[in-house]
Amino acid sequence: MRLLLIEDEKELAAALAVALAKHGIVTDHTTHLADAFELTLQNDYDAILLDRRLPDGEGLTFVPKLRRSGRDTPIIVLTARNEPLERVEGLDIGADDYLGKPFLVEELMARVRAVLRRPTNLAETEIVAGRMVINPLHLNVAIDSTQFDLPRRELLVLIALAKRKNKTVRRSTLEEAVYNYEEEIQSNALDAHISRLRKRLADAGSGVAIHNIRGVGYLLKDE
Amino acid sequence: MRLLLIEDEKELAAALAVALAKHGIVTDHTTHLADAFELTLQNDYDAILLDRRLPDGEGLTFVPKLRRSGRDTPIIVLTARNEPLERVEGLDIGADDYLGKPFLVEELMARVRAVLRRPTNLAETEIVAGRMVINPLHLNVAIDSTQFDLPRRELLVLIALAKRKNKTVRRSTLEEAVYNYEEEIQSNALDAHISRLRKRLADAGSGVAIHNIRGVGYLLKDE
DNA sequence: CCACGAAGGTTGCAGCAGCATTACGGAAAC
DNA sequence: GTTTCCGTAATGCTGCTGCAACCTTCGTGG
Repeated sequence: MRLLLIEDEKELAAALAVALAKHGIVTDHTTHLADAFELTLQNDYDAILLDRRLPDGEGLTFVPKLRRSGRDTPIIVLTARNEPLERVEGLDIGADDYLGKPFLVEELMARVRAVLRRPTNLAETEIVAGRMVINPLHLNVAIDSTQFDLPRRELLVLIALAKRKNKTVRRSTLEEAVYNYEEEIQSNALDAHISRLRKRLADAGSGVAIHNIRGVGYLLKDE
Repeated sequence: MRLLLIEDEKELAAALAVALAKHGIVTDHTTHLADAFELTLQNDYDAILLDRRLPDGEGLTFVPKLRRSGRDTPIIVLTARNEPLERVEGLDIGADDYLGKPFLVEELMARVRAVLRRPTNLAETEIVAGRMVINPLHLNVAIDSTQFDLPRRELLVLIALAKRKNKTVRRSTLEEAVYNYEEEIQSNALDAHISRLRKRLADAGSGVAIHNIRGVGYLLKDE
């Protein structure tokens, strides 16, 4: 596990690094925002600890910058200012948590763990395909982290395909995924759903395509 | 928020359920350990309140059973025996807290909150959505830092949606968040709540909107 | 290499499932 | 006693969905 610590008080930073090391966490440290961004490009951090008051500006400005660059690394904001309104400010802008100084290292650790647990757990249930993130458990689909709505039947088809991404899914498997045994299906309804789903995926620039394997079934692939 | 109460004294159980309901907590109740385990399989509880002395055995035996099944739902043990030694017994075995009868409901609530705060998400204590700040633990909602009061059921719906802000929440999930299994729901009560909640959110200029995902559920988004 | 049949693709349409809204009355809270 | 909450049911509406008709692509055998 590797954290980036952006903090200009060197004593605090050093103490934190030691404390985190005891929890088996590797910490990179910088005092300036400019360097911080560089570092995020070169390394893949599990989380970022961010001070607000920094020599080269307000720490919060870093959050949208990182987000715009396409990364969703969890960010925990550290600060002396702990007013409710400022909390909101931080969270609103896309930070994941907020911790007012002074704090106990144990409390920080708890928050780091909490913030890390989130994506890991999600990773177990979420499928990435093209620019899409598909969550079969919650039945939702996002493209570039904005919600992508689909009609229920098309959604079920997509999920069934995504679960076996890059592998052929038999036609009969799809039918079972979309219809229960009570609902008999007398026409090419499934084909129609595939067709409509393809159109929507293309229009939305999803980055995936549904291929047909003649006589067998379908297959979802990155474009 | 949803609790499982395992307690054989029915009057106490009923009184507790009412008291917890006032705090916006949905309570499922059972008197036997055997049923309790079943219920934990079928539902996802935020915490479990467990009596020690039960008709079909020592309540504590339930703790390792649940843990072995892979769940870490917080358990608070309730009991008349409040000897320090017995506390240790309970905690040792994997319970999270211990409360000797008689107790004040307020004390119980404080412990429930504490136990919920611990495991996962400190970050979840406050959710920002539009101009609202929602605190699921304390069940309050503020718009521009002034208190925004909602009827209980609507509040529960809002919180369930807010916890998964920008993501679809299944209709069934919402129903579970608002009703316990005894309260059967024979009509479109949930729809009615959604409708009324929408109106209130709009009138108050909350800055959020509830969208419907046909066939799946609902979704809370910034406007 | 062409023709032909089968599998798959596309699209308009009608019916209906699912949702939104609102009024009403009983119940609970104040 | 008044007000608010809540479940129910009636009403209206939207757009999903199954169907069918028609078109395109694929693969095989002559």
